[in-house]
Amino acid sequence: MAVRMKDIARDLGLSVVTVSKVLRNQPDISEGTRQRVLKRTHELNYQPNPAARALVTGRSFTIGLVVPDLVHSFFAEVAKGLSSVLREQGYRLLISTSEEDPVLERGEIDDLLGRRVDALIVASTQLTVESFRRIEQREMPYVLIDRSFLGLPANFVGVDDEEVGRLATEHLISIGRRRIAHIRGPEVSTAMGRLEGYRRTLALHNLDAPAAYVVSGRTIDNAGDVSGQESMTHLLALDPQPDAIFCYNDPTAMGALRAILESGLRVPEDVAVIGCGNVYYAHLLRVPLSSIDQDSTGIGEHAAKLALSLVESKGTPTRPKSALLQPKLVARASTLGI
Amino acid sequence: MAVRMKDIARDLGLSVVTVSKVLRNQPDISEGTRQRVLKRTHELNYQPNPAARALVTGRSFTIGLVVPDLVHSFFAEVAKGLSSVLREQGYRLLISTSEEDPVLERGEIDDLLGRRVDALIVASTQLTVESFRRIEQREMPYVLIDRSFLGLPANFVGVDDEEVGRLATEHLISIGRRRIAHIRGPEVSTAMGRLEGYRRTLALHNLDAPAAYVVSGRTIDNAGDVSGQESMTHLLALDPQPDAIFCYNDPTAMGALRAILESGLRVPEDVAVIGCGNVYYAHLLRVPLSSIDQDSTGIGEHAAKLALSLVESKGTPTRPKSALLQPKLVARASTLGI
DNA sequence: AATTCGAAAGAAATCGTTAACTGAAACTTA
DNA sequence: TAAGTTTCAGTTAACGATTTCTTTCGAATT
Repeated sequence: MAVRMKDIARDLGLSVVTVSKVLRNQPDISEGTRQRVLKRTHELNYQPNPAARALVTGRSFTIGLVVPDLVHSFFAEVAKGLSSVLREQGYRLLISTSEEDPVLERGEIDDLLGRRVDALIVASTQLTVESFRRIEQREMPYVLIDRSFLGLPANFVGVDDEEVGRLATEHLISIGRRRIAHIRGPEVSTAMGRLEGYRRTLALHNLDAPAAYVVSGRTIDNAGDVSGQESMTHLLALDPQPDAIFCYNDPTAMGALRAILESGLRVPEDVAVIGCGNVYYAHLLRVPLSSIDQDSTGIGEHAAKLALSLVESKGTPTRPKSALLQPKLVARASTLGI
Repeated sequence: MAVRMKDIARDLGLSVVTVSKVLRNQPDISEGTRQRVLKRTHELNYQPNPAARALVTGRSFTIGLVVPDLVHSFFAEVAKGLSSVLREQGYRLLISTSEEDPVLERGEIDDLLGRRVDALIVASTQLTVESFRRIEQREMPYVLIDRSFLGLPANFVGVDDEEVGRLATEHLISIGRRRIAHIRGPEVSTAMGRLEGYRRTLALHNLDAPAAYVVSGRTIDNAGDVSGQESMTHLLALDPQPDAIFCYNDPTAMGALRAILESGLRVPEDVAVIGCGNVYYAHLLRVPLSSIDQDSTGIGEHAAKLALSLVESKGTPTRPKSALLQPKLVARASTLGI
């Protein structure tokens, strides 16, 4: 069996409490005793039993993360940012994937609630806020990432999606495009914000896009390349044909890219393409893809810090905080040529 | 506070033990009592405290996973396979990344050991087996994935790497190539196996590759695109120039692809390229990349099952098991053209 | 009618740690 | 020197389950 505090106490003729105090750096222990305990602790390679500790303190030093899909590199990068910050503070990440399925997601959240993680970080695929009410009922601190919900005053870390739309559209205008179309995403905050940014920027420049220039892919995130291809084929059939396309995310943009190339047109000469997400292999694509970087790792890091601060101040209810990171344009061949 | 068994017991005038028995489906409970307990359990939405349970049973229903890099989609896919199987059995995954750093990896393993996970699954970046001795000392069941270690009789799930090398090389030969080079990986089992498969297949066909046709990238896994580009540039300067290249992994192959295209040569007409890993965006690259599929999800699923069986049979020491999955060729434009 | 048995429920101990007191000795302070 | 403070360590009681061992009671057996 593993070494327990009891063993150390016995060996040194002390009580368990004294050992516990040393290990928690309590002040009421003499330097001599402290050293003896520390020495024995190392000799035996003692490691505290987290279950016992969690039972009495109510804290598990574990934080739950729910993402739609780990294979989507955006979320993998968020997870990376999260765990690098959490690790420093002695916390671990318990990761669940919802497979883009709201029902599954709810199950995963329930399970994590049951496991008494110290906080929950969720990139939600929900359309309603019900799950979050449940989390609140249990008084579990939680942070939403990527997607927020209108009318749900929750802690949130994400990117300024309207700015995403603005940056992308502004860039396309700056390279001389005037017939700018948009493949939009589902009815969630990210897609809505980007659409809004796109519309406002066009308006600002007195550019008018026909309603048909905004199409919505029928599927979700990672399968975006299929939907992107379909949507783009649709757009190419329009008259006048768009000379630029801003896609909701990179997978969608890849699909669009493919549709354009397969129809015999050139990128960016005939149609310029820009995506969003700046997935790390974007520069290796058939035509290196321009994209809006969402600082996924930064989102993770911010979310981690926010979650930790919530854990620390548990009990004292704080006003929900939102952190909106600024997106950055990454221009590559799909808009610039060469 | 959360609902405890004590609350249910009090409400029904029963003892805690009785409630516990019902919830664990013990037989010595009358049907009437069982129903009453179940009813109240649902009403109160009771969820057992995992810390308390873990403390007394010694099991946490948590399995530790250590991978070099979650953003590398190979490992993300493995993680996906793992968690889908584990979830069904009520287990969760505690994920750590070693960032390709052996020292960090050791720390992560120690931490997970300290957390008393039920089993450990490790895709190791170690060069020595010391960490694994430590795991064995604690009698923690563990499964290695992807990479194995010569002389370490451990549970292992991975792909038949020699077969990977064989498949790739055989394919290049089958499309008529004779000057086949190889960009190899580091001194670990996967790279060694693939190299061996490459060599044997050439020998089998009486093809002789000059020693200079095997170059080793200087960096690791995910940064492979940089190293692949360098290595390929090197190879292209040789006389005679290779007409095909088998790369240790897909990131490396992407780098090689780039080097070839940038030097003005065509893929596959001048140089055919094949990688390994079949990352999910391989088909979206500048030239869709041929690759050897390692069934990453399958590796995860197998590893999960193996780990669970070890947990079940803890105590009865079993002979270490190895599962070698069969790789599959996925031919695309980088070897076939169009 | 005494004995045995089985079913159903409960009592007590335990897991390893922390929280909240308590106590004894040494040291001040007046 | 008596009373009050510190300093250091220990006692006791949780935390919320499970495990092991009893107890109770009624039915079956002899």
